[in-house]
Amino acid sequence: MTAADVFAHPASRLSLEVFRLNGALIAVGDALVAPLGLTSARWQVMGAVAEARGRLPVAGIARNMGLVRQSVQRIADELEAEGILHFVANPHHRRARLVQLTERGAALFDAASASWLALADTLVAALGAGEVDRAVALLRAARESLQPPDREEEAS
Amino acid sequence: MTAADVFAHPASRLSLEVFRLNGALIAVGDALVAPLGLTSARWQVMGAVAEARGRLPVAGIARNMGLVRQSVQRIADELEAEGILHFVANPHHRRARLVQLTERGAALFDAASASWLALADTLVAALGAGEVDRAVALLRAARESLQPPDREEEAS
DNA sequence: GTCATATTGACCACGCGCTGTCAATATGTC
DNA sequence: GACATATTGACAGCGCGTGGTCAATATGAC
Repeated sequence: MTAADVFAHPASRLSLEVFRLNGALIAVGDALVAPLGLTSARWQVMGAVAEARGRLPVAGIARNMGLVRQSVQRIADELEAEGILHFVANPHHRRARLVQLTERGAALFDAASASWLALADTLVAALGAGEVDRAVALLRAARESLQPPDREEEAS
Repeated sequence: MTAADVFAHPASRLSLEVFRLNGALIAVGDALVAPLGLTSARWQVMGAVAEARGRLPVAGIARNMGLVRQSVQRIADELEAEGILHFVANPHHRRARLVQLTERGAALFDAASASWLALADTLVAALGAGEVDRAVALLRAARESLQPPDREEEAS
């Protein structure tokens, strides 16, 4: 296979489609939560905080999201300034305070979730739940195949 | 369905997996072309220029990539400064010069393509070509379902 | 306790995408 | 030709992700 065929390779087409869908999802997410004064990235951080049930510090949230600490830290600081989340003392670690949604943050996240679930339902209805699950499994397998199995190294 | 189930929704899991794979692909791409002095984004622009066979200006390349003009323009300017591509007169439009790879640019792109194809082959071998095609079709259907069918509006 | 190591938060710089705006150029209508 | 409209390139600003570095704090080996 020569370089000229690079565009036709199944892996190339998968990659390009992942890039496009990634962009489309962020655009849809931004539009969805803009009325709430949020962005796609802030919404995602709020989701990770909600999922952790307030039992993780910023670094733990970042690990769950597959991002580096610094990215989440900046957004978390902004969300704290807006009263959407707050940091509480961590009995196990003096510096690594736990991140929790405030009442206002939880209400915002619930509102965002409601909007998203409406769209998510129509999306799955159009695509078929079984096909979606199958694609999720393949995407995960692709990612695990790309990521050298264990890599938790610190950026520094 | 309540907001608490938002994480379990098939569309949510698909979205998160797309985000993760998108990040993994960019990371792999960066690592792949770093020895050539490239980045994932520059490599992608070079690919779009190669695919257009030097018959499109920056705005056309951007449309093909699903990005806005300005993003591609900045990278194209940098690639021109490094002698990887150059702008040639467009007989049909005085301002919109056509973008073409230089000899050096074409050689770099061939080298990057060779590296990628080796990885792409192992990836498809591990996942199964049929499954990959099936996933590509679903991702495209998901994107088309998310994007209001015709939207070419200019940012301004 | 002492030590090396790992983790965390803090700051800074940068890459890459977006939007907004402007002038220059093409295009279509009259 | 005159005009409105669309397209393109240029420039500026911002959001979000990354990496690098530092000090503070936990953890484990001895």
